[in-house]
Amino acid sequence: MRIQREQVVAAAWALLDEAGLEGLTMRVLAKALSIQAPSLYWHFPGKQALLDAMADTLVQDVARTLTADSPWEPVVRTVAEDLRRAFLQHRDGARVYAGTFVVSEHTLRVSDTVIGALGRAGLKPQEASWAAFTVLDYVLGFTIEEQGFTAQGEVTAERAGALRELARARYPHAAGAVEAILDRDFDRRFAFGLELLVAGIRARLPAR
Amino acid sequence: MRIQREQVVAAAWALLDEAGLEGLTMRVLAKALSIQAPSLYWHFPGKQALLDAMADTLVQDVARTLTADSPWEPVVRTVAEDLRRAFLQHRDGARVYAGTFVVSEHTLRVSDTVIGALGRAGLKPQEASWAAFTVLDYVLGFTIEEQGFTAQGEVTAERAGALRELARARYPHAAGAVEAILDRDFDRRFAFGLELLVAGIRARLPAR
DNA sequence: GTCGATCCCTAACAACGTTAGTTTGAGCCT
DNA sequence: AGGCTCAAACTAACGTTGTTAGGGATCGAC
Repeated sequence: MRIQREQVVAAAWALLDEAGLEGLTMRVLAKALSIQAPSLYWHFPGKQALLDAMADTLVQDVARTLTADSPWEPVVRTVAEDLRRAFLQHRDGARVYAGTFVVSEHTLRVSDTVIGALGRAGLKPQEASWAAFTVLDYVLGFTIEEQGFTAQGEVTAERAGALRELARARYPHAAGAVEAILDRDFDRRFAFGLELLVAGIRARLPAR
Repeated sequence: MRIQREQVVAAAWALLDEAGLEGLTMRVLAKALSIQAPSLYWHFPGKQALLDAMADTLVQDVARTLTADSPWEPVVRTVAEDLRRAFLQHRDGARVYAGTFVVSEHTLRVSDTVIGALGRAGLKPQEASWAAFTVLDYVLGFTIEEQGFTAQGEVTAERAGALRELARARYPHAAGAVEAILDRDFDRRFAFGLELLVAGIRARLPAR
């Protein structure tokens, strides 16, 4: 046993961090493992299977600290924050996850945690699962945009001026908000959107 | 003038619809235009620029029916539904959009519409723009998942059984919700999440 | 009728994912 | 100890990808 799946996945994440999704090629990954590229096909049937395995490890630590009697609000917040942290842990993490559509045990467990908490709070099963996926979809969309923006880096800097000018000339409301658009404080933006969702869920709960 | 940018973009969308994002290659696209692949590089500096241009056309019809005095709730709902419709209009549309991070005039106009409506409703500029982007991010995340699921097609059918079994054995809450997970009625799921966000925004509005 | 801009061509390169077929090497059985 | 097995790697190659270099063709304008 010289190299097994786990080591390949770990090396793939490391390579992704320094080379990005476009730089994650089978040959370079093989070289990082001191191996020839075709040898990777013993461990995985193809590159997509490798990406699936990577995506699966991403969410393996989400919602680990929660118990079955946690109130729904901390559950929703913790899962959302855990998930975002997981996506951000590696470069292009959200895109890797979005490109795979594996319904693995981990994703099932994460869903189960949120759905259970919302069910205990009084939501009907269907509503509970729909609400859970709404939160998950929001986190995915947000982090994709976040990583896309931070990846651009310098490009936005030179564009910012033109953007401000265009907004001021023709889109007055956005003009006042261009600063918010270009705002790099994603933590606060994420927290705000999450609170919006929590408030929306709360409004749907049965009166008590 | 034999072929110009607009025709290339249109042909690219048509090719995407029948071949998917992986099948959208410069050579095949060129052949569809009765052209050789390198000729495309006169119109676009590279493939990414073509994808950027495609993404831009996607949102060009969003929020066109709205006026500056529309109440905020119809504005939010219409923009969200328009945006989802735009993403779904072409195969892999959401992934194409997510892969590009152009802040074009169109995206600015869409943002402006929502931000303006929320501002008139009483939200502070920063909150209005944050809320607008929360809605946009939700739509993006939702449609990416939606198109990923519908693209899989047959695969999920054979997996559904194993998923149900695993859920029943170990994740009881999700078990009751597996049907909701596998539910193909994305329209209702989307509407539910959107209502969650609308309710969340409403809760943040100043009392009156 | 020429000139510049526009549009397209052929030829080729390096890199990609992947397949085919072969060889190595450790662990177990007898 | 010797041979078998099978996991894990190898070399060589195929077809395709995005892209570059450099050279023609077609067009309106003067």
